[in-house]
Amino acid sequence: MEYPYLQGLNQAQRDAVENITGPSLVIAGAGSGKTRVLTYRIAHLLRMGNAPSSILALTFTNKAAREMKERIASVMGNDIARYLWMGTFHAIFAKILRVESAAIGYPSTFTIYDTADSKSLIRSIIKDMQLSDKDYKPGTVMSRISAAKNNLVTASNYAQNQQITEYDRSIRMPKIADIYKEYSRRCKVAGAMDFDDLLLNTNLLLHQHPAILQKYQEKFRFILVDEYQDTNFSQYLIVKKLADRYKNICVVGDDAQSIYSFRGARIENILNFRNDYPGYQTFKLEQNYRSTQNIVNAANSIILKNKRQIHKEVFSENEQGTSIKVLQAITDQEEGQQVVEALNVHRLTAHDQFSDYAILYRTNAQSRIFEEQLRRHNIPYKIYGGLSFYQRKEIKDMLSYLRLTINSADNEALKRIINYPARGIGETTLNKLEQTANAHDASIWEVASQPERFHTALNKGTLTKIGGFIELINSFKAQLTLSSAYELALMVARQTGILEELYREKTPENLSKFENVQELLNAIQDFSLNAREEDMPDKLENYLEDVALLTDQDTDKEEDRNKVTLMTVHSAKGLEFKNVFIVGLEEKLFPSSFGGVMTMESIEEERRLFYVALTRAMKNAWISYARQRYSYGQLTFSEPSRFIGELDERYLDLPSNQNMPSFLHTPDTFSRPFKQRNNEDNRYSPPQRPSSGQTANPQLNQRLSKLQQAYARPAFEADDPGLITLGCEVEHQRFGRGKVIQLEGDGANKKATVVFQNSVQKQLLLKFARLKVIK
DNA sequence: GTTGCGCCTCTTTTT
DNA sequence: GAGGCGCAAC
Repeated sequence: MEYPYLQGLNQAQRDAVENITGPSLVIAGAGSGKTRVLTYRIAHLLRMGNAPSSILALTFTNKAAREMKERIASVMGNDIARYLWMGTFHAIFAKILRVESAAIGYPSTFTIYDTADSKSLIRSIIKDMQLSDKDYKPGTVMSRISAAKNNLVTASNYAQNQQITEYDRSIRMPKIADIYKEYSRRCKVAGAMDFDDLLLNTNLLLHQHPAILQKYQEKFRFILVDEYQDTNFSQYLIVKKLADRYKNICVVGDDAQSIYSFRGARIENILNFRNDYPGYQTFKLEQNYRSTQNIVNAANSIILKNKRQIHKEVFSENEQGTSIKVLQAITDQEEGQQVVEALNVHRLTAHDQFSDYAILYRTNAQSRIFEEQLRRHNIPYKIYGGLSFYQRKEIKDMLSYLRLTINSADNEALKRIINYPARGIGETTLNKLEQTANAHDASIWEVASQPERFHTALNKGTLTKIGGFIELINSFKAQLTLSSAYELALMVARQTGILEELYREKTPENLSKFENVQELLNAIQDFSLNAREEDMPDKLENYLEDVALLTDQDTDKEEDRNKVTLMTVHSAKGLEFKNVFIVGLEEKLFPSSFGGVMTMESIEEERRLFYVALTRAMKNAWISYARQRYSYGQLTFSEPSRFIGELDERYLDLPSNQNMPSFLHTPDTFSRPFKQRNNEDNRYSPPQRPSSGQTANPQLNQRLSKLQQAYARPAFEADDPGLITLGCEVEHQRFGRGKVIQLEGDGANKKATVVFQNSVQKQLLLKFARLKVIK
């Protein structure tokens, strides 16, 4: 039978979509339609009568999961797509762990510690063990523990493992084993898991409880894994266990794009697939539909230098295209100028949109210079990476209140907020509480809420202050089942005084924090409204379930359209742009020499990274480098990257003065006075004095009034459920216009299925649906 | 207990 | 160059 979605696929893609049973290895070259294949394969599975809940599809980013889900929803309808188990490894297994938490001794409301929480916990353990954080750098300790977890080495195994402990001795950190043990203990007491625990504990769960393993083996008859080359050992083993019963496993990946070994990814997983799953089928997607022949050929010419890879011939039948333009600059500043000027000139002649351009760099620190230049040319840009929304202090503070309300054992959350906003509970008090807690294997909350039971030596005044804090949190807890996530979050923002604190002193910093808190509240409101519409639980507990796993890239905002994109090569993976600038092609920067020595493995990974960068481009690519660069705020000299030399010259457009005269190698400190760097723009606004009303700063006033408008924004007035009839056209606040194609249930449970113009299909609970009848 | 200043360390990438 | 941390003063 011929299905419409199979048309327009080439033979290899089609084979990969249609052969749904048994182990399949899909080697998908860059731009070869990988996502299409995955999407249609899932659609095909559904068409063959498989239940959506029997399909497990694992991705690396939330964004990839969401996009795929949306595409499946538009082929199969949302009421089917919503039951797919599709998400990141972390999100999916967090969900399963919440259901099965009792088996491994965790509450179902366990907290997920993000990197900052983990680091701060490790820091305090190092301190408590009376070790110096000069010898034991929290970051290093954390990555040792993380690496151990990703290789399924538990805290107790760690100390037993000679190879590991010997290595720790050699880097003069023999106590890491003890830190790891204490870290695990405290996480457990706090009812918290870090990112790696989500995978480690899933492994332990499946290993120690055969009945549970069997349950999920039976449930997930079809397993698909995207970006398989980036799985670490822990993820690999989960997949292997789950697939063991039916062996309907399809992994998709490209060994040439494996770029995450620093967080434990094992390229072997894809290279060894054939040994793990005998009788497997291979599908090679080799036609690149994204890029010009020139770009594909250039990319091929460089990846050829890598020894370890699966043979494939990526080709393009698109136009020949233009050569890759190489820009060379003397200074990093000049590199920024050249790139932005080239971008500007190209855009004016090609009439492309700003959003058709991306500037990709190796490290986030490189973004600054390009930002400056883009601002100077009035070119709109958006920048990814850096401090994410969820890592900002004000957001973490708000979330900590919410976390503590759900899981009061969450010590890291408590420590953040017990004295924010200031309520006179200082470090000394907190230390006493924490020490008592650790001595009794209790959480800080337990000690703080029953100080007499733990014989804390605190004076009366302090106890009153602590009591006030406990009461505040308890008042939130009392609302947990009564209020929605949004109502409760709003209550927290107001009653803790966070909003007031930020609003009182109208400095630009505070205003921006205020706006961020507001944005968080809006996001929680969105969550609550959507949940109610779709007849899902809208409580705080549900909101917090996966908020720790969200990143910035999960929010794409209206105002971010038509802007030049600035991001690291890593975060550009999976994206494509008409025109791409790859900057900072210098030895020690790209390839990066982090950690000193460049091993063959690390160079190959950097080369793959460069390959990823180049294959993001559809039409045009530029690469640039500078001979001098400020790093650490110090002038350093650099050689052009070996990767430029490795590219086949036929595909390059090299600058005419290829060999720079040697006099340019001397530092020219006069041409760029140091101070100039700071004074280049006058964005700085002086801090405002506290005042009750408007401030003297027009920019601030503008933002303030915008905020006030947002506050005054009337709620979308939804029509009475009775007015919504079969076939009528409706408008939804978020999804736009659509048509009611089905009605079911009655009274308070009446639901409408609506197909929206953007082909999203939703089933909405009319009682809460934000729908207006158009006709 | 709070605030502010100055010194210090870093800079790879992400769930 | 920038943020985090510790120390010293209020």
